[in-house]
Amino acid sequence: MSSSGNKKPVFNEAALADQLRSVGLRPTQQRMALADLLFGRGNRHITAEALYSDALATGVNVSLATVYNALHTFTAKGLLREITIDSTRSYFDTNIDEHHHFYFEKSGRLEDIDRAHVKLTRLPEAPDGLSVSRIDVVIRVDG
Amino acid sequence: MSSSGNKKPVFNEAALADQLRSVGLRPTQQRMALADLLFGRGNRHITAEALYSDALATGVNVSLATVYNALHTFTAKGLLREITIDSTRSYFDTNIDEHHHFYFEKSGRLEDIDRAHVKLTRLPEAPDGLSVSRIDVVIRVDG
DNA sequence: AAGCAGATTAGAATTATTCTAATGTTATTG
DNA sequence: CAATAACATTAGAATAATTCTAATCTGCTT
Ligand SMILES: [Mn+2]
Ligand SMILES: [Mn+2]
Ligand SMILES: [Zn+2]
Ligand SMILES: [Zn+2]
Repeated sequence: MSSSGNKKPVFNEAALADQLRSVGLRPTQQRMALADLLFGRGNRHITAEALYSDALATGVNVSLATVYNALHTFTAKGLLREITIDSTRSYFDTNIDEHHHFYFEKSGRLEDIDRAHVKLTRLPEAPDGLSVSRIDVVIRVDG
Repeated sequence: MSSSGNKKPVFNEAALADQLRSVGLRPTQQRMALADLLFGRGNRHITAEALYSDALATGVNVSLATVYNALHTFTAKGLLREITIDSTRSYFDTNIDEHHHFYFEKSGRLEDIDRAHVKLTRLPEAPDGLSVSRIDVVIRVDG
């Protein structure tokens, strides 16, 4: 066996735990394992089901419901961003900077587009005094 | 009772049937009723469940599965456009012109933004020789 | 007016997601 | 440094959303 595809944490535990505590979450075993899979190996666009598979593959004892709980909690705390492509494909994005996406319809893959590469002009005012919470741009590509 | 909220077709039957036949679909009772609810009363952003409720309210005999079938078939034929906001909210849009949306998070309502009001510049090339099939812009507003 | 091919429908099944009751953790108190 | 209370977390069970597939219908073709 080569060393690729290994299962060990990339971030150190203390740093991960601090990150969780800093947003008011307990660094439980399940969350630490999921946070490591999410944040310990570069930016990811991942589904709940895929993260669950990753967790099982690394031997973490966690239920799918807990994966959903963690993903939604992390999203609410601003550690993740949710991007819904269609009714069966909802991704959680570890890149929380303002940015946009290519969506490859055939493979189901998402790819980041830096915000500097998309300029939105003539944007209409939000009605009333309502404020814009987010702008999502998805460029669908047929490959 | 006033005359608002009535149930009668706005388009004439022959025109609706022709529209369906022109895209290769049989103008069945279920499709005619659904097409009338969709296209016979101005532009709509509607969920499958809401269209099903509308259909039941107008006394049409149709199952929810058939509503999904019709919505997806109409979308495949270019009569509708599907816009997914989050994993529990997928809308079918009777406005098939290229345009964008405001999404009101509190009410769950979508509102059209004319394409002329959003200018995208510096758009990155689609990778390889892949072509862009669609660009979706959703402006989320917290009201 | 059968017979056939393909289209359509809708009940059943599946998948995705959420709910809630049980369990675990931390803080407080005596 | 127990015991207890308050709150957070987990995950099995329930629900909601969507799709599958077998039965039915429709419109040719002979
Ligand atoms: Mn769902
Ligand atoms: Mn779903
Ligand atoms: Zn991204
Ligand atoms: Zn629209």
